[in-house]
Amino acid sequence: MSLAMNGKRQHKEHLYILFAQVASALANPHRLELLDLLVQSPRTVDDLAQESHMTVANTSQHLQRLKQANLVADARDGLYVRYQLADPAVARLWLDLRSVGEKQLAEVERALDAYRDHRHEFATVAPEELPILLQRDEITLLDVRPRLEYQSGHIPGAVSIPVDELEFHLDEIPRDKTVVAYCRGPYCVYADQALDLLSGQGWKVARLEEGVAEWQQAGYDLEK
Amino acid sequence: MSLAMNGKRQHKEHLYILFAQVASALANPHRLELLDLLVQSPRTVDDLAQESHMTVANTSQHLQRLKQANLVADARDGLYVRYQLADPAVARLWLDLRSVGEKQLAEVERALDAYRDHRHEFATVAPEELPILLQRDEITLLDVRPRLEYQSGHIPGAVSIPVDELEFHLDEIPRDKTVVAYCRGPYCVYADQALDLLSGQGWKVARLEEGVAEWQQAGYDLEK
DNA sequence: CAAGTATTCAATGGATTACTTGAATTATAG
DNA sequence: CTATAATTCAAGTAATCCATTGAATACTTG
Repeated sequence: MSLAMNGKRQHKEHLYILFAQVASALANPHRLELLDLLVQSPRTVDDLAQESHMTVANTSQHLQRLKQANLVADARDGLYVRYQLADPAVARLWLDLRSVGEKQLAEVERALDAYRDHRHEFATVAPEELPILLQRDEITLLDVRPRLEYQSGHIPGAVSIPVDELEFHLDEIPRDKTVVAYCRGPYCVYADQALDLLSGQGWKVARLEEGVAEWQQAGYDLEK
Repeated sequence: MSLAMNGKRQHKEHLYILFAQVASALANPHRLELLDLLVQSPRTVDDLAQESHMTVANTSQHLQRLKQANLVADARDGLYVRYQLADPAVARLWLDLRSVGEKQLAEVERALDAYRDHRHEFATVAPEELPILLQRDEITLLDVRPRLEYQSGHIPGAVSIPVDELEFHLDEIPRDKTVVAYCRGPYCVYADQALDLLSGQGWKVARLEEGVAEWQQAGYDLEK
């Protein structure tokens, strides 16, 4: 009996070790940034290296580490290797980690406030209000992420104008409706930049609370 | 503009660093075991040390580490200090980590199979079947965890008989109904031990899939 | 207040692991 | 065969982490 229990105990310990390895793959800021990008859409190593300001070699090695923990998967696409989340559960895990961190670290709260200063200038719209507003045709819903991310999945009814092209496409935006902008998530500044520009030009503007990943996680569908 | 962006970028990096710290608090098998125990019920340092087979000093230090990441909280209770999860979101995080690990590491699957050998001897009951079976009075639902954990929250309708007292309380169990046993979760062996004993004595038995934490996470209530 | 118990602290030693970079290598498309 | 993308390798530095120990602190009970 005690032998059997020891056997069980060893298996149990083995499992904890494996789960700890997954956690330790998450325990690096660069890798979390990579994951955060991959939640938005699959990307090549080169893309990821640029967006995260790392060398390609370094990016590649961090990706290997994530792959080893089965958090991401890779697929060759011509000259490029395209990385993506290995499973939707990974997105959930990342959102949970973030929400635990946000909720509980007072330190984060302060950092977040500093980071969000800008945001509080704008009114916000809750996800559950969106369908109603769209149906009544009272707003223009604007996805200001890079077009690649829009294509890989966006909120139904949204129009894609990446933030850096926005100033050249102002004439496409109805002047009589409020513009509701969104981007990746709570730490994404694209929407704030866009709303800055638009409100300076006289539009009524608001920001969608949260972003695409949270929208999806809340059980709403994305459009492709 | 580029200055502003740098500022933003720094804040963003700071956040990733903080989240990585939470992850690294999770990146140790002993701490995960402690968390797993705390998901069941609050416990004293001494309890935790015994159950995880560590020295008290070592246990205490791991708990400090978890506390620093705001994953657990402590409260003095007479002579003892009682630790508990800092927030229900922590339970969710742990379950997600586990499910990502299980789903994705082939290695875990194998370890799990070895660990579960025993279990496959018994029929299982899915959580959603439970209410019906209980209402029809077709089963006896048995919580075989230590009484402390039962008291801190159990599935409605369950009877508490800790596994090590079971042999002395056989006469309390109706012989004409199937016994459905459950314990902490998928890695807990108490239920298997109990069913071993009972089926040897002629009872019809089955095991509840999963355990208390998963039950609660699935949105069902616990009784106190 | 004194004794006893529970918990934490501080310091050690040692091992281990982690991260980054630049150069060499592999893989693919044209 | 050449150019580009990605991975691997080697190397070095840094950093972290962990278990143990013995002592100190905090608390409760009598």
